[in-house]
Amino acid sequence: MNKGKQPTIKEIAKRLKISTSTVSRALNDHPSIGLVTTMRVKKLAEELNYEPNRTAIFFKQRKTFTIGVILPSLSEAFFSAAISEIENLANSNNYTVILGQSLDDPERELRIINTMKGHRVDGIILSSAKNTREFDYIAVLQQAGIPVVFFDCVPDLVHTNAIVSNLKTGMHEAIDTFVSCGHHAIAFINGPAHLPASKEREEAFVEALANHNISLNKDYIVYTDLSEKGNEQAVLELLNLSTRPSAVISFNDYVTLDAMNAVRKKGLTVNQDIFFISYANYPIWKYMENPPMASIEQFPGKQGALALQMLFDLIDKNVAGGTEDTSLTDGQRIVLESKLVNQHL
Amino acid sequence: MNKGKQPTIKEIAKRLKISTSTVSRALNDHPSIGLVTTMRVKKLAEELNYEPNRTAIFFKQRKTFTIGVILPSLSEAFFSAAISEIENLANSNNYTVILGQSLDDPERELRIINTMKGHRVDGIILSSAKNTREFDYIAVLQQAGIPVVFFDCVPDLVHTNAIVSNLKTGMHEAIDTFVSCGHHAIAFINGPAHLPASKEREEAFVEALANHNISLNKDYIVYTDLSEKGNEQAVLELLNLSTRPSAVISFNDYVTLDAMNAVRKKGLTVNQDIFFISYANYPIWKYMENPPMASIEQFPGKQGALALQMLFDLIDKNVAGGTEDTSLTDGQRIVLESKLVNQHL
DNA sequence: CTGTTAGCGCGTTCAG
DNA sequence: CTGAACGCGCTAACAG
Repeated sequence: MNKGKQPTIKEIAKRLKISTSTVSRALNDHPSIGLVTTMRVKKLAEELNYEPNRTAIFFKQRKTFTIGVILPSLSEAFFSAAISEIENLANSNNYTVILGQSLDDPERELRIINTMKGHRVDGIILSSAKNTREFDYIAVLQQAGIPVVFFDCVPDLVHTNAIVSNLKTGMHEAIDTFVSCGHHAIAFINGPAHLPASKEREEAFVEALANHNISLNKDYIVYTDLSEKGNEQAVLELLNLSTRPSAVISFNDYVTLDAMNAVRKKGLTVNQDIFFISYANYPIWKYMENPPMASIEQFPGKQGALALQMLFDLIDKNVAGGTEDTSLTDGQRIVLESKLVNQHL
Repeated sequence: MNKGKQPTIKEIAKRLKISTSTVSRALNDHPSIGLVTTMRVKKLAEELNYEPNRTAIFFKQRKTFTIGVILPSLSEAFFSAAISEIENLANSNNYTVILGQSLDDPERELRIINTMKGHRVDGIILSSAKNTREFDYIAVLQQAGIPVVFFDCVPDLVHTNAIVSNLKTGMHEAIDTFVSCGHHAIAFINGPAHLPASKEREEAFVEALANHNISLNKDYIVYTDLSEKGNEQAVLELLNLSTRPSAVISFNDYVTLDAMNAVRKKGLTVNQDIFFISYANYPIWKYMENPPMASIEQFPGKQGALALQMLFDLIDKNVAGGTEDTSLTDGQRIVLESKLVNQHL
């Protein structure tokens, strides 16, 4: 009947009649320990099924080999792709991932951040809740020496580290594609106006039309709060115009899905009466009979991987340079181009 | 220039010229501390922005308020729904979730389990990799006092705690539905034969046909390894039969998606030449023009929540009953009925 | 090459 | 009601 007690280095030391530090060093392959003792220690450790108590090590080393990832939702394909890559990469670097979903609730987001701070994570990757406006926690985390890297939904502040998607390139490609297919009446279903991501899309939309000498029709830009209802209403606004657009770019694929449903309900046909392109490139398109004309891929997995890479750099710097003032403060940004892919039709 | 050092109870004690134990007790609302001192301590703690160092507490209390969740993949809708609920519920109970994806690789799965053991998680929720055959780690974890609850993909062993989906009810309902719509040539695309989940589905399939006095046609049961190729091939086997089935039940929605693509490639029409019902009820069906006739919902979120609930119980017992022999050994199972939902047509 | 000692931050006896 | 002392498991500085 096993006592259930995990063996410790103390136990090993006692049995071998040597000191705990010797055991510790032997187990860590410290060069200054004799080969014989090292072997003896390792052998007994193996026999006893010894495993170091990491909670003790974390405590002592002030390092937990744990990073926190906070996302609005885990069940959105975009985020699960990101977290999947992050977990994968973290794992290969012997880091553990702890998880939190804000559900786009700023309060919840803050609570999670504090929990993670309590757990002494070595760093945090964060795609902030869509309506978070207060970013005071950045300073708090910085003071606690916990580096943060944002991605996807990034606060509009300097001095923050972030992976940002250049949404413009994709928008230009999208409009080029529409135009080259003969579309001139091109509309845009944008997301909430306050989001940087919305602003950037809209700027690019305006620019791209100008490039093709298409005059901007204000009615062709509508907004959704990204709810199902909001998405439907937005597309209906377009459909009810006296001259309705023949092509629509929408904020993301979810919007497009709802929009397409609304289109069909109206008795119109996707890819005949009206064409779509949207951001995100959800994997399901390949299964749809009438997918969008194309998608603007944002590479969530890659964004996640880059964010983790940047985080690792910051963590290292944090350890190396005792004075963490500049390294953490200076916001570095990596821009990842969005790209038109999957000419589905 | 803040030193970046987190304040400790020691610091508070020194400033207040009292002992650390008093501070500790005050912060934990110990009844035996005077109201005045308690207030003074709390006030200063607030000012200094004190936060207890949980790594120290974890270490001392041998409890981390952390549970590990190991899933084959995070990007499958079924699992992201489950993890989403688990995270949610854990969070409300002040637990933290650490994450691992096995990618259906038994070795990787084992490595993750060991990492989590090292992190001294209080318990583990596990949907095992599809081809894991060795479950020795169960004993190891049990000996380490870490309870495990399986769900979804559950090893076929007694003495394991699990949330299992009763796949039979859904299958019966599915076949009832097909029959009542006039289908008699009903086929079944099953998953890998070694999986308990496959066996159960198949048994139910056979039973249900018998209930309707439909004689079993061996050719109408085919298998896939769940890869895209495998799924296609499986449905092609059915389509190439001299008398092809008019209705197909498939292992899950992913299989159905691939199958539908193959059907269309053959020039046949879904929901006309051939009808589908499958397990899982992916949320995307509502956006498809030709969804399956119905879905067998397995309630991933609920399964996750139940698993966590069971895990909490085990953790409590673990703490309460010093002798953890029976409580952990005795496998308890909760069966969740699957249910036909979304008559999409 | 190895042992001794100290201490990480906290909760918890045991004494007052 | 409060303080002094101890120890969780481990590493590291300082002796030999």
